[in-house]
Amino acid sequence: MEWPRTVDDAVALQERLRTQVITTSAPDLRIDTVAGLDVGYRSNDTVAGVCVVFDAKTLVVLDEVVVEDTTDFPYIAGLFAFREMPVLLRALDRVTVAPDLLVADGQGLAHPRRFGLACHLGVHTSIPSIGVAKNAMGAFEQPGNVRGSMSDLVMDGDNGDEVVGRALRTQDGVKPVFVSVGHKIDLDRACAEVLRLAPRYRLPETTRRADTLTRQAVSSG
DNA sequence: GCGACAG
DNA sequence: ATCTTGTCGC
Repeated sequence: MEWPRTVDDAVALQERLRTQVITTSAPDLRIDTVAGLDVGYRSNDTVAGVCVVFDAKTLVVLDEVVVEDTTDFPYIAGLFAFREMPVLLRALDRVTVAPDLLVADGQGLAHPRRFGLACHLGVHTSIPSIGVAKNAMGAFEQPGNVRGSMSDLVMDGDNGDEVVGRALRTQDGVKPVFVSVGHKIDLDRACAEVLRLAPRYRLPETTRRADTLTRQAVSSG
């Protein structure tokens, strides 16, 4: 289908694609490489998209791509993907190492229509994906204070409360991050991967590196 | 009408 | 997202 340009079309596309999300991991799912994706803004419509691929085990950077672009879709909570997807896909296309998992800077299923940026990326590429957000979209109780503690992230759904993700403490005493499934992976595995990607800081290395490259791109020529 | 609201 | 230095604390 065509890339939507209106709010109504964007919402309709999410409603249609949400049925394709897979929330389980393939029995043979192996994650050796992980990509971090992020977008930075130079102005309201000039953006830089980044895709960084890490070795999942050693956290060594295997490849990095930065692309600049323009965007016409405004920022609207819930329609975030329509603003950032185009650049991110361009960056992802140019990476030379195939990622086994995509880590998006935002929500996956923890979304009003259960189809956030991470779901868009996963369904579009068929690559397992997860969303790691700095802020929650949903309610949660404070997880335990030690690294690895987690609690359910819930949102109001058709049949009452739905567990849409998890508040995960990646370091002792820091604010939790909000993990939700994007596509082709289960929530437990998603959280385990985030912990593996965040051995030292609150945010996963994928997010940190992508963010650094992103603002480096928008601030310098 | 008022507050919420990923980046 | 972005505006942005030093500073308090482990």
